[in-house]
Amino acid sequence: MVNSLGFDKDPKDTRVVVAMSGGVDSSVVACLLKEEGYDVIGVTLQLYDHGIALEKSGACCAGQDIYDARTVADRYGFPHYVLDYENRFQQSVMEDFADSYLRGETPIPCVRCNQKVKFKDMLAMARDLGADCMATGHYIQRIDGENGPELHRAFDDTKDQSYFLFTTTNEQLDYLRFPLGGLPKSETRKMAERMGLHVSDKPDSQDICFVPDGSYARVVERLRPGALDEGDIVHLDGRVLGQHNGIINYTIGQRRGIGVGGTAEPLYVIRLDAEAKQVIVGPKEALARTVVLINELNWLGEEISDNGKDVLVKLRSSQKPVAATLYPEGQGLGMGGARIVLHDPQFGVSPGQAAVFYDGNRVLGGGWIVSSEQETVAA
RNA sequence: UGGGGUGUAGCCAAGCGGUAAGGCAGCGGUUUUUGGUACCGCCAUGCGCUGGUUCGAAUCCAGCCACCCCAG
Repeated sequence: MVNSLGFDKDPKDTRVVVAMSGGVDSSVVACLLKEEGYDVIGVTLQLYDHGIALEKSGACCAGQDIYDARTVADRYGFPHYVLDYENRFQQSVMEDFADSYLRGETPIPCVRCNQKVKFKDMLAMARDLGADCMATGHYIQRIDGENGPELHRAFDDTKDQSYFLFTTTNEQLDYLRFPLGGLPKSETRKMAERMGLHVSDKPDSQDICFVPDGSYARVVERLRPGALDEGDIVHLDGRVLGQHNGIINYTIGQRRGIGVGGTAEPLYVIRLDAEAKQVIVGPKEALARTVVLINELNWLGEEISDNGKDVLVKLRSSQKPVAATLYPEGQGLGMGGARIVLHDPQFGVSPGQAAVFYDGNRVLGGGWIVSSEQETVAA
C-alpha cells in the first residue's frame, strides 16, 4: 500500500524536501508531513537582499520569512536549511524582469522564479539530499492519470496558482507534490492554528516579492539606469497627446494612469515602442486580438494533430480561460513556438505574459506570449 | 481701434429664472503571487470679476477683465 505521497513504503522511510517560503501554506505542508511521520527536510531559499525585505510584509524568502520558516521547523523538530540563492535569483528572475520591461513587455517574475529557481535548482538540490520527492505549498493539484501524473487546477478556485506554474515539466511533476491543492485556503489556516504555528495569521503574499512598497519601476531603474527615460504618448492616429515617465510604467491594455483626458472614449495602451520610447494609445477596439504567438511551449497533454487542439486559454492571471485552438509550430512538442487562434477577440494581450492551456480543470501547459495579431476581418 | 463671439472642475461639455447632467482624466475601493482589464464609489456651496433686477440668477441687466475671429 502506498503512503500519502504515493510511495510504497513507510512514511518514516520516505524523505521529502519541503520548499518553505516562510508563509502559512508551506509551513503547514511541512508540519502536516512531519505529523504523518515523513522524513521532512525544510529548505528555504534566500533570494534577495534581506535588508530591504525586512521592511516589507507579505514578502517571501528573505529576512523575517527565513526566520519564520526556521521557527516552524524548530517547533516541529525537523531539519531546516537556508540556501543562498541571491545570485541565481538576481540573474534568472530580477535581471530578466528588468530586461523584459525594457523591451516593452510585461513580465511575470513569479513564473520565472518557479521555472528557473524553485523547480530547477531547488529541485536538483532536493535530489542531492536523497529526497524521494519535493513538496510545496502551491495551490495546484497533481492527479494520477492514465499516462502518469497530470497537473490540475486547485480545488479552491480563488487560490488556484496554475497560471504561475505552467512551465512545470512532466519530469518535474513526477517528483513534485502539492498537498494543499485539494484544500480550501480557509482549511489551511485552520490547520495552522491547530498546529499552533505563529505564522497562522500571516497575510497572504501578493505583489512581486522583491519589490518594496509596490514600486517595481524603481527596482528596474536601479538595475538598468535610464529605464525611466521620458517619451511621447502618441495616439494611433499620430497625434502626440502627452509625455510619459518611462515606458516600463505601462502595459498593453492599461487604461488608468495614462493621464490623458478630454476624450469622449477612454484611451488604452495599445502598443509599447521600446526603440522610439513611445507609448501608443487608442480606443478599446484597437486592442482586439484573435491570434497570439507564443514560444517556449511546455506541453503536458497528448500529441496534437495537424488540425490543432481545441483548448481553453488564459492570457492574463486573473482572466477567465477562453476558447481557442492551438497550433504548435514545427514537429514535436518540445520548447518550440505555437500559434493560438482565439475563438473570440481578447483585449490586452501583452508580450511577456503567459498563455496557459486548460482542458476543464486539467492544465495542459503553456507558453510565453511573443506577439499578437489582429486578424483582418474579411471585407 | 471698430464689429462679432466665447468665458461652467485638470480637459471636453449640458444647462437658457427655481437651487450645477454626462464623458475623459484623477482619487478611493473590490478582484489579484503581474500597479492590466472589468466592476463599485468619490470628485464645482461653485458657473471670468463686480454690482443690479428678482422670493429666488450659471441663467435677465450694466460695467469691467480675458481669450478667439473678422475688419483695418
